[in-house]
Amino acid sequence: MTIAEVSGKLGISPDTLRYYERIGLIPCVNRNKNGIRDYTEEDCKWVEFIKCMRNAGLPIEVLIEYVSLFQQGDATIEVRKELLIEQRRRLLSRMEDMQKTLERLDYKIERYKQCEPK
Amino acid sequence: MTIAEVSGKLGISPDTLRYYERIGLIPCVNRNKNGIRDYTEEDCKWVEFIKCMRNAGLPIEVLIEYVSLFQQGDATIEVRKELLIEQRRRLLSRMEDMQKTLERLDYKIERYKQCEPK
DNA sequence: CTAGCACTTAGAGTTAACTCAAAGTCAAGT
DNA sequence: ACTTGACTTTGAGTTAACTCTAAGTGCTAG
Repeated sequence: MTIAEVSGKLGISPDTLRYYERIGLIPCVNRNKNGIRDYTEEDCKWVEFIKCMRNAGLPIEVLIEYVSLFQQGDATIEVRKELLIEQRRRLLSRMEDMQKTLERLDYKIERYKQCEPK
Repeated sequence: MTIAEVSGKLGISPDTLRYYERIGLIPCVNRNKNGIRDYTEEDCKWVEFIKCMRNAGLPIEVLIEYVSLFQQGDATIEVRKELLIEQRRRLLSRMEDMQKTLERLDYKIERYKQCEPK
């Protein structure tokens, strides 16, 4: 798969895909004889995983660490698990904040609706 | 209330409080005869509201718009309501993304736990 | 053969949201 | 009177995460 195809499929710009690879956020992608990236299914899955995690606000720094640990093999399984658990904890906490804000917005919107019952 | 007190009470640095005021994210705070900020209860409520919205990821730009509309009086009630509804929609959508990510993390963590049953 | 296009790199530029620094004012304590 | 310390302003600096630019390479169509 070319970079343009991956970009289209996952909705991430080629610039961002190259950037992610450069900083180690996704493992290096193989190239054809002309030095052009050729994404495997495996590569796509990584990109998709990263996209999902970034969407939820996990910091790039942490994800780089995770990828790096992954590449170091089975010895890092425990650390990786702890990393994920910690990130899960933070994610949940952010979601709770957002839930509170959502309720507050609902309350405010309701009050605005009562203001102008058309 | 002094800026230091508000800062302590709401966990926002004085620098940030001044910054918020400068860019119009909170209405101007009154000063005493020496030009030093003296926050009213009303001011605190604004700061707290902004803090809550920022926590949930609402962009500063949008919140400035909201405050500005608020200061223009009752004529903007409808617009303000629409603004809040739109932000609510976005917030909910982000929360749904995060929910998916949370589930994905749970799945991965579960798999890691099976890897090393101690 | 050459014009165009899609890719490559390294590095510079952008945006949002703070955060800090420098220079100044004022009231209170010694 | 002088120093200390909390406040003030303006404007510059920082950080995260892209995003763009310039210069270069190499296949493909005319």
